[in-house]
Amino acid sequence: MLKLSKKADYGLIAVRHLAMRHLAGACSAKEIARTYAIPTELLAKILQKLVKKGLLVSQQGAEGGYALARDPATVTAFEVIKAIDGPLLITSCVTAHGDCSQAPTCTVKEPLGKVNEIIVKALNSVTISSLGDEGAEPPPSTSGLIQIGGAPQ
Amino acid sequence: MLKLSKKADYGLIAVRHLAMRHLAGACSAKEIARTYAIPTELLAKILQKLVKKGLLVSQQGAEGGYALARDPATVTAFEVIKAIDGPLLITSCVTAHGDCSQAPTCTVKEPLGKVNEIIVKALNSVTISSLGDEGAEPPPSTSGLIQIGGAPQ
DNA sequence: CCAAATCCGACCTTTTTGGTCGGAATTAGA
DNA sequence: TCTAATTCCGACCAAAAAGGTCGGATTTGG
Repeated sequence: MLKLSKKADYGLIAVRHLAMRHLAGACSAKEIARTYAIPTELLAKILQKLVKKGLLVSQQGAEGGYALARDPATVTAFEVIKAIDGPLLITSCVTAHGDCSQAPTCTVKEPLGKVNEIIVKALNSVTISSLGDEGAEPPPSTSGLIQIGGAPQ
Repeated sequence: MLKLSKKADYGLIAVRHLAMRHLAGACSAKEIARTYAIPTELLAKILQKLVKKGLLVSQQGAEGGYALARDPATVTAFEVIKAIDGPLLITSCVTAHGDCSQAPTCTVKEPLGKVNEIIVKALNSVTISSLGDEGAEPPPSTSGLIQIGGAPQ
């Protein structure tokens, strides 16, 4: 139905949480899970995936936990989603598999491919640091605008 | 995983098909289904939904079938998708339900709401008539561009 | 009347998703 | 060294959604 999975939601929430305390050291999965009422084990698995994809770093053992691997301003929502849910393909039959059963006649995917790119760009324009502070700081309209395609300068 | 349902795909394919023979009279579900190797009964149900939403008109009885209710240039991909899959909500917890279990602290939905709007606009900018002819006619770059937000004039 | 169609709802199957469990490896601190 | 807290990992299960099927009622042109 064209919506993000809960796992991706959870991932974004957690990553944002880590971004807000970026310089405060690591944070355990349990702590984050409790804060947002997310099933602990599930969140743990999600975070582990993000570690494997290089978005987070982890510290094992007591007093261990997770932390962002990079500056939050350089991490985009798309990276997080892709790491959790896999590549973003809007249609059921896009390149990379080639197993579209109605391939011979299916031409809708052509223009929808463009829509796909737009979505990716939109998600890529949302950085983790911009997931900001409880909406307390609505971004100024200029920087809040999400630029699609070539910058119209 | 953020992709369209097959039903929506089927719906778009069928609607496009009807658009291409817009002035040639009605077309039965069976015929369309055969053409694109889509399960007949499934496609029928999808088309019926589109009728109920006013996108198609139907003619019962022998020699009956479906036809577009409006000019294909005025029907957008988003309308078709919405008619089939329901309203497009990218996050699991957006307005209209208010049943976001982590609502108190979940702020990611704020910026993602913007992404949601972008997607809707993108899908709305794709008209059925633009789903064109087998890619035989790549649209000129100007009309092919999908405009998002205010036109950057 | 008959055949071809839409129409409609119930139902089933498969896939995906969300979530759980158990246990191994690691590590800081008492 | 022992212990508790933690990441790590795979297998497993349950619930939900999606995809697809079926039976039958209704309409309608020939």
